[in-house]
Amino acid sequence: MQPAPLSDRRPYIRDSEDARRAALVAAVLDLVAEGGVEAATLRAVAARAGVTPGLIRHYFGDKDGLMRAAYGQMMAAMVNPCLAAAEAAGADPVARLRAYLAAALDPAALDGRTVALWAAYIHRTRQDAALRAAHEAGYLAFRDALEVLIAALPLCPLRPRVAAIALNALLDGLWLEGGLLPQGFIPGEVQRIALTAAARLLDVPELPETEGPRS
Amino acid sequence: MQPAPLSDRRPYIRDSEDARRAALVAAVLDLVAEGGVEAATLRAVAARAGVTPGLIRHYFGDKDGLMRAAYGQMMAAMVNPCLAAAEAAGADPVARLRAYLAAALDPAALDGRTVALWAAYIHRTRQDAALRAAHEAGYLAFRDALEVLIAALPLCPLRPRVAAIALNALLDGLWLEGGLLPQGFIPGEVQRIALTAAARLLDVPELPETEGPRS
DNA sequence: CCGAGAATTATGCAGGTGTATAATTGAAAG
DNA sequence: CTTTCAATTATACACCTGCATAATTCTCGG
Repeated sequence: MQPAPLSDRRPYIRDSEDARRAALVAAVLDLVAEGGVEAATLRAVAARAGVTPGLIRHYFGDKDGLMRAAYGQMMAAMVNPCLAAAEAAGADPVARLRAYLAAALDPAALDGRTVALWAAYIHRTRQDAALRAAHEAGYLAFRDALEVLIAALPLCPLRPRVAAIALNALLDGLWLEGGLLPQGFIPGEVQRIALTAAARLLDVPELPETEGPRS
Repeated sequence: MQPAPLSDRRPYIRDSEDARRAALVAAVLDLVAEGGVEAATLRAVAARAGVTPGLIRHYFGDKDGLMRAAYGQMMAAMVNPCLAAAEAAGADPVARLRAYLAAALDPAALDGRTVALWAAYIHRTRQDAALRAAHEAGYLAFRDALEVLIAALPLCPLRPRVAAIALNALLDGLWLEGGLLPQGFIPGEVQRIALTAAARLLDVPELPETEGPRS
């Protein structure tokens, strides 16, 4: 009889496929945000998800599969809250637009990690057709929603498409700057600037008004 | 006497330090634009520069040294043309601002390679102190120049700092969208949108006017 | 023509990467 | 309590990475 090495193999508990996929995707996004794509090695991802690298192959086939899944989740996490905020703001077009803008520049979404995460994927977006499709879909969904909100305004000095492109660009830029130079702005300043600028762009002076007393 | 292997060593010609450094930096930027930071390995960079990897160590010490040098050159290439364009536009404040905006969104600077190159560095910018300093310097130089141009306008409905931040964000966003979704715009549309939006933001209706006949 | 020194190349190394495949184990079903 | 099969781990491999050091070769001054 062999000495029975008592199995120094790591013990484990089984989990549902969904939970494992979610844990692995979350690990990827964490690592990419912290250390760029180069930090998201299969071994590092597996370790952070509390798993061994073989599981990644089991669930995603290959590293590209994992990265694609992670990208999809990232885009959804960036776009959906804005759509939901507008929906929750009621029927008044101005209030809806205000909620959308505020959600897009929400301080929680405005940290450098998110920007870094997004930037880390840009290159892959340009080469991998599946990623590019996901990117354009999420992107245009955001811009089209903006265009709908703008078209609902009582009067609009610019063609809705032009206004949507410009306002979307403004949001992107502010999101970038706010995330990359957090100490360059006082809290809430980015949102305030967005509303002020949008008010001038669209000729809607009441846009920046909040319910609180004005300072 | 040994068989004298006739030296299968690669022949080479000496070159100036400046030329070698420039060639290596250019190789880095090319590779990063094409394949992200992960593509800029020492061996790949050396090969593209027509040199062997040892030279990189010789001139830059370390890979980080090389990456820093490349980043500095990239920032300069992005910011300087705009400053020069404004300078070349004469004394009229509106003309100067118009030239600055047009240069920032020049079709040549608006290709996806540049955007990818810039994005690829974002993560490093957040961790490497030297890179972050270079980033902030270039970035604020751009924005401060914009603020000066805006302050020189006859009237300004927004505080110059706010206007500069907003307009800078607009430029960043348009540059991004134009570079990333080139087929989403007709040629020149991005520049036109920038001028139109800036005109509304700053209340300078004559900004979009060009010297040609209006369509 | 020739020596000297720096510019350049070649080689080796320790470690990390993605992937494939085989071995094991957990837990549900009988 | 077994049996069974998928979920999970372990191991091996070929390749690539950045770095260090030693060996060459180009070029310039005498």
